[in-house]
Amino acid sequence: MKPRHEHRSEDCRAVSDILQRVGDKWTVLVVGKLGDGRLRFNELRMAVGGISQKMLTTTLRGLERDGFVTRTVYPTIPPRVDYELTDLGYELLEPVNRLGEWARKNTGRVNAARARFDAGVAGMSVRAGVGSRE
Amino acid sequence: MKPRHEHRSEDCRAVSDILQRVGDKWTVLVVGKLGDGRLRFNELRMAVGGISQKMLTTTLRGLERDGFVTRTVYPTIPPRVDYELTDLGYELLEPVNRLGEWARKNTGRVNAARARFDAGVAGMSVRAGVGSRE
DNA sequence: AGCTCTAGTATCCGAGGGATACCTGAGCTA
DNA sequence: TAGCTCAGGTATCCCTCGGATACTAGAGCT
Repeated sequence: MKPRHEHRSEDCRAVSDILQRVGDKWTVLVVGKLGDGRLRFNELRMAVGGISQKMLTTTLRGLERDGFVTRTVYPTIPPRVDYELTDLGYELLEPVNRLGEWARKNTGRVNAARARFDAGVAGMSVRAGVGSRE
Repeated sequence: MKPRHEHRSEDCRAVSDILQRVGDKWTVLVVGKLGDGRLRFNELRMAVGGISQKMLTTTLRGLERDGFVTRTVYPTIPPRVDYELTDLGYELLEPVNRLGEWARKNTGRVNAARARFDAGVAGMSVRAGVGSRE
């Protein structure tokens, strides 16, 4: 049962670091949308849906900083800015999509577990009597 | 402009949902540690390092709720509580570890991109002249 | 003159993350 | 017998960060 792979702390930190970048509320959505091709700021905003300008800007700046997207400014009036995934961005998209597949397959199980837990199973796995937590 | 893979919004939401669960500051670290086998509360606390009791409790409750870990209480004095990944937890571990491998391989590239960005390359990718933002 | 269009920045507010202090209850210690 | 320790929490406070709203620039159109 036990997947034998190294678990040095630094690795976990790296993973955690990346996942904090990737795992916030909007990044995945944004990267996902950009996975279909370059988009302008407001196109992206519409595509993602429900994201505020500020958060989209913040998210995109972060992704740009980390080398996941390129930002191309056309200094026209009104301005036009295109965002597109870099190679690094596309490479990231792959493991992320894998996690995505997992998520799609297992949301049911997770939701079931949640329902079970919320129904009051919490703390039932006590070893020797004293079944209640209060 | 057509998606190479399906990108229905609901899917992205599901992915985002899971990633918000998995992608917060501590969850990956905790799941990663538990991937090596069951641990007691404070063992886990030490193993992860830098996490407060409250956050570890919160994180573990969330994971328990979603069916990723089991919580086993031995009502001794002082109390003893073991945490262990469920099957679902181990299954989650796999795509997460894949992302982890990606992270390990590419932190260098990400850091390089960050350094480049922080050195002031931001906004350099303007298309037609007007190279500075200022 | 003033409205529009785009991609932002500036500002404010409430929620949530994190540190700290406190609790239980048996056993060891002084 | 007073009090410290252990383990796993909960209760509390504070401060950061996410998110909504309002404002900006600058050319063109009416």
